[in-house]
Amino acid sequence: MSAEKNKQQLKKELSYQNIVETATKLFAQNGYDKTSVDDIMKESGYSKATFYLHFESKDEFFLHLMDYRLKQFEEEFFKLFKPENNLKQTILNGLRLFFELTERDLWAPIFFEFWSHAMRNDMIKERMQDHYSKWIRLASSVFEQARSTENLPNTINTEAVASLIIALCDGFNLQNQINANLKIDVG
Amino acid sequence: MSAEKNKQQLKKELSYQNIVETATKLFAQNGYDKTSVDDIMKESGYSKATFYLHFESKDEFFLHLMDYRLKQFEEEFFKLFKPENNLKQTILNGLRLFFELTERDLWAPIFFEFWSHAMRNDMIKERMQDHYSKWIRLASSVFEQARSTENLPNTINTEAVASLIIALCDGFNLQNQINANLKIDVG
Amino acid sequence: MSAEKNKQQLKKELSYQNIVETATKLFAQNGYDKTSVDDIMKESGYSKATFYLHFESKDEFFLHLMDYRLKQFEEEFFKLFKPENNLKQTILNGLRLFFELTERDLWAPIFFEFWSHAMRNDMIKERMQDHYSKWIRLASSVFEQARSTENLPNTINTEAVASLIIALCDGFNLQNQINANLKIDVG
Amino acid sequence: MSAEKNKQQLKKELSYQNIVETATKLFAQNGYDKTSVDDIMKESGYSKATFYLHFESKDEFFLHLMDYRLKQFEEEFFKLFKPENNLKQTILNGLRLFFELTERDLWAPIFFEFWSHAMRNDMIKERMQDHYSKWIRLASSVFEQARSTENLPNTINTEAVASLIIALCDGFNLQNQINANLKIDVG
DNA sequence: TATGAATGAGGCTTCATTCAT
DNA sequence: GATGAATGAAGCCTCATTCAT
Repeated sequence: MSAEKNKQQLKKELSYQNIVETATKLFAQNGYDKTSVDDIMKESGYSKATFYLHFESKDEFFLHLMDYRLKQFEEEFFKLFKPENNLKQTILNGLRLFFELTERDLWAPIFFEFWSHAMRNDMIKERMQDHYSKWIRLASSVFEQARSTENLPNTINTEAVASLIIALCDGFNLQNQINANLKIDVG
Repeated sequence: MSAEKNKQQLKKELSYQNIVETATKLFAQNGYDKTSVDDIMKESGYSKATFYLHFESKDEFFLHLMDYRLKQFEEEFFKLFKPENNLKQTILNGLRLFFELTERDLWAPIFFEFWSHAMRNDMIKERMQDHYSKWIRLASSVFEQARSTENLPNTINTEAVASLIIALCDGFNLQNQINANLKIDVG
Repeated sequence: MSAEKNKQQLKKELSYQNIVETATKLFAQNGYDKTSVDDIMKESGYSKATFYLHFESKDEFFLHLMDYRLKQFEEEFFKLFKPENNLKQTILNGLRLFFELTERDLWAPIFFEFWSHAMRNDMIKERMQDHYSKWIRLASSVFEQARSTENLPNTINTEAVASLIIALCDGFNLQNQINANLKIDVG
Repeated sequence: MSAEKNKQQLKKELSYQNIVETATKLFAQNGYDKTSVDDIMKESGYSKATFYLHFESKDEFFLHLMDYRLKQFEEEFFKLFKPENNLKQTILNGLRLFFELTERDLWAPIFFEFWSHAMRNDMIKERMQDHYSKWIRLASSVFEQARSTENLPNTINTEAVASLIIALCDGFNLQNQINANLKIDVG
């Protein structure tokens, strides 16, 4: 009985995973609007109706996907990120890790797809604000901790600096999209 | 006869202008895919068919619009940009001007709309590459000129620095879209 | 074993009852076409597939439901209907009872739903013809019996009169659906 | 120029008429829910999109159709209805005319389709209330005028009587739908 | 030049029904 | 007996585009 249930459950989870992965890929490649539910389901090998077994609508799905991907990215980062005693080293670690993760799969295009929607949809905007708050808080805390071990001037607004570093990363990724030759040499 | 022709031409240019302005606004507000030709033409006050008098297709129109806007932005910038003897001052001037122009109208969202398409369409990607080349060349040249007057180390890759400064600006604008409180204090 | 079977049978009858009651309510509220099998089963608390354990299809189910409801209505009526020696009193009794039953539950809307389908489906039309035949026969027989006790002219077509009285009731119920203030003062 | 405009206008009116006529027929035959926009447009010989040139949605169209048909019915009735000095004659005239119009086209089924929706949609309910108010007012006024010429008891509630006569007509039409042999011999 | 009418193709969503468990 | 997963078919609606005037 429990095994049976497990089997059905597994089957559903499988289709779920499949849909999410496929959609991520297609959204990254063609954008949200140019990717139809039909496209997603044909590529996943399930019927269109199966999509609506899992999600209420295409829009609701996008929100879901965002949460899923953003959280996944954060988790992977936090799992691997190792702060060091040396501030510079910590920053370099962080940047290196960030760009590594970014290059995996099609993270950058899907991420800018999130951005694009955040500008026009308040619910999505909130999600992005939360996401950025987390990064800024992290970077900020690194600087704060470094205040005691390194000679950081007290006047430095750590949040502003964190924000700018993140801006730099995003802007770099943006340019990277149209100029793949661009290479950053972290360290 | 020539006067007549002139009149017609003027009229056509007027409707052209009108369409482009309206479309820019709507694309900025709702994005390319969520803005229909119908929307644009209803808002401009012309009939839908008039659109196809001016442009071959919606896609071709987007290319037009991009060229038009990008060129306009560049022209406004170059018209007002005043390099100074002092490098720092020149940079600050440039940044201040850039952010001023950026805040006008709905430049940032329409600009990221261009980005979004550049990632997926080679023709548009080329336009964006050209655009960025120009900015990088400009910034780069500023640094080169400064080499003689300021003590810039010869090892500095001026193109890389230019690229990073631009990345910073774009990244900042990106964050600004979801966090309007963000304020940069140039200078 | 027999007890077990009985238990199962009872269970099945229970779910059957439940489905029919729920469906009646939903059909009355929203109409047949606007009520999905899903709606019915969610509201009854059973799974969608259970529906097909009991019925072959939604259409076949509607037939079931009609028979069930029509018979139930007739039974309730005939159980309570008491013909009297006095014709007028008998008629008033009948009308009063009819309107009482009609006001219960959501009889009127579900009944007109039957009508709606009877106009377009021959099988359902037959059911309705049978139903009406019964009523007309009943009313007719009342008049016939009254011929001896009251001074009914022999020329009266009792079936036609019966038919018209029933028409009056239906028409009244119809108006009642959109004008709840309408009140008949039987007697 | 005016002629040209007229031609276009005529063309549009033609397609409009065509759609409305076809839809009336199909709604009468198969009911609103079982008639798709596709069905209507295939039968009218226009493309599906043309439907949305004229109407905002299928629902809005139904409202429109109702208004159109109800008004048409009323107009035809009032055009032909001739009140007489003799009350009985006037009533017979009215009934005869009513049943004549009712038998034309597929008035009865489409009319009960309106009813069916009126029970579940407030906007449609209002339309039907208005419609009935008109008939009751008409019949009522006939009785009022008859008070002076005929010996109508002052205690008669003319509105109630009007309402019941109309109920009778509707109920008769209802039965007529499933029993075409039913014939009323007015007069 | 300008436009209103018309459309084919496609997008999102729902639903009655089947089937493996 | 009961159910969750899955689906083919169909429904409503939108949109970029064409064409006759």
